Amino acid sequence: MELRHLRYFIAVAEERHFGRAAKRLHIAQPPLSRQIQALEAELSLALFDRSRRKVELTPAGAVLLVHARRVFAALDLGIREARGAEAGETGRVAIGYPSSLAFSGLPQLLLASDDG
Amino acid sequence: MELRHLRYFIAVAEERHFGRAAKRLHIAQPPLSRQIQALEAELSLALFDRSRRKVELTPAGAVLLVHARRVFAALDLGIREARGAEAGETGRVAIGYPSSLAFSGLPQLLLASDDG
DNA sequence: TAAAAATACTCCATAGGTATTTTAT
DNA sequence: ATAAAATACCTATGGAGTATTTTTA
Repeated sequence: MELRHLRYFIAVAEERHFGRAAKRLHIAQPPLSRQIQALEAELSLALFDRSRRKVELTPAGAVLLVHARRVFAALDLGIREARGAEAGETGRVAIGYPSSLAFSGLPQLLLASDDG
Repeated sequence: MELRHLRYFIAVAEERHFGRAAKRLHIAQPPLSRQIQALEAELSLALFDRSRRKVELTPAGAVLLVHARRVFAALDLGIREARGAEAGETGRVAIGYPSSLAFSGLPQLLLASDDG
């Protein structure tokens, strides 16, 4: 499996139509059909029900859709955090409280980052 | 980006050696080097430091590694849950307590599933 | 009969292989 | 001098396009 399969799967799941999904993906309809077939074959799972002239998610497809989106969310977050690390972020978490409460006798905390 | 890039990235990150990682992936070393280069180019991020005759993760690479593993974890979970959905699981959660406590006067709960 | 997905086939982009060079110790 | 990654070049797998057929409402 490749991300391509998941991208295509999400498009078909959201459009509920191979033609429209293909257009959105800027590819033709036949290769999209084939990639979805390949995905279903690899998983040995039917993801769409095309029997009634309309494309519907199977229960398994509906569950996979949720997780496919999480895969891309995890990837996006990873890339953003990697860029942050490149830029010098060190993974520290700053924990504090409003200085307006400092009168209570608690020591004041400074919220700090590498940028100053 | 494709899952192939992340699979290869994880292998190199864990082996800290292109040759060993290639062997583990059952491909030759040059295509592995090229795929990692392509990944770094696409992200505009250096993921490995090869300057000192040993392969080391950059800070960005170390962060990405954590998330790359999460991507595959999310995918594995998604496939397992999709298979479960295919098999008839409905996503319900059964909440209960031991029947040995029923004497307390609480109503007894039945733990139920579609299978009976 | 019409709309949409599936199939047949063709083409080509690129993943992967082999041979070699470069680099750093 | 050696070990390992990078580069050059070639091969071939499979992703994508066009044309057509099948299906079902």
